[in-house]
Amino acid sequence: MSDRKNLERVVPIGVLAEQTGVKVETIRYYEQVELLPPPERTEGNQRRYGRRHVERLAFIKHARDLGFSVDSIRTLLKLSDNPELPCDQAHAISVAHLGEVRHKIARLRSLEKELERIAATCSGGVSACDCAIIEALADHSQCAHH
Amino acid sequence: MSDRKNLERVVPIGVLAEQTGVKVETIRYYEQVELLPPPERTEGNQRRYGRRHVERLAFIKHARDLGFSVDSIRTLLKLSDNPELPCDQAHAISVAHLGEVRHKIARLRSLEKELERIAATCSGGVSACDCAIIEALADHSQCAHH
DNA sequence: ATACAATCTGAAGTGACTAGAGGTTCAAGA
DNA sequence: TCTTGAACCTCTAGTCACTTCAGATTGTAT
Repeated sequence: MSDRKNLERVVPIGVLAEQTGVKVETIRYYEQVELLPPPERTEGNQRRYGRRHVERLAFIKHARDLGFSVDSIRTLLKLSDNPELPCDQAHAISVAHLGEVRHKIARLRSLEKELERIAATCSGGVSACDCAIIEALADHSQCAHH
Repeated sequence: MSDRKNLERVVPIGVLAEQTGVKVETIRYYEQVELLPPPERTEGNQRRYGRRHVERLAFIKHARDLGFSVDSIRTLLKLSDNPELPCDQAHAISVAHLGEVRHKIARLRSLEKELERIAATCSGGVSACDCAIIEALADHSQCAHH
């Protein structure tokens, strides 16, 4: 039984960081804000993580990459820890987030258009422009969006 | 001449906020970080803004809406204040920013796709899912992006 | 004259980390 | 076994672009 503990690969924080692509400092931060439960420690007080931690951190990383807030992730994790709870909440969070993402995309597209226009008017020749970019930024009226 | 001062509509901070869509606190913050020059004050120490301030703040607002950092805006404003300086910098800033915007759009598109997939697997029925969203977030391998 | 909304300052809080100081522990080579 | 030196520890403070708050003062309409 103490064998089993040794068979599960138990890793220090640096290895966990490498495996998940989350920085060491960020891992400690996640522990501090109670996203990641405190792991076991060595005699010398160093963190040692098991497979559960790797999985949980991967979940967190993935969700953060998808743009979920730490707070949403906390809820999602609570749901995943207690499967008896209804998953309506998880669905609601995802759908809300999808809405936000779409909204952001739409806004960025129109910004892209405007930046293209602005950057094109002054194509970098030092002489000819004086200065279209600044004028464009000053003059909101040329701007196409809503 | 003191007439002229009265003819230019001189407005308190709340009105400036309303006219530009920038919050009162944010205006004071911009003054603090030297984006907006300190305006005149009344006897009782309240800020009174003129047309120049309205224009400058509109410039700042527009640039912020476009996602330029406060630091970039500081540079842009310096260029616009000193038209004798080459506008290469302004162009470089815009082009760099356009690159960033395009990158963000690309990332958000792939996130949108994934969120759609995730949200679709659990369409909100309380019973059938246990819970696809959480599984999807836990399992990075299903994820399509690089 | 009085009420009350708007304004003032300065400090602290937000989110999600990131960086640094100053000390301790672990693992590998001599 | 001893000794490096990389990795680890805690705690504090800094980042960005604001936002919020407390507590005091001012401007304006009745």
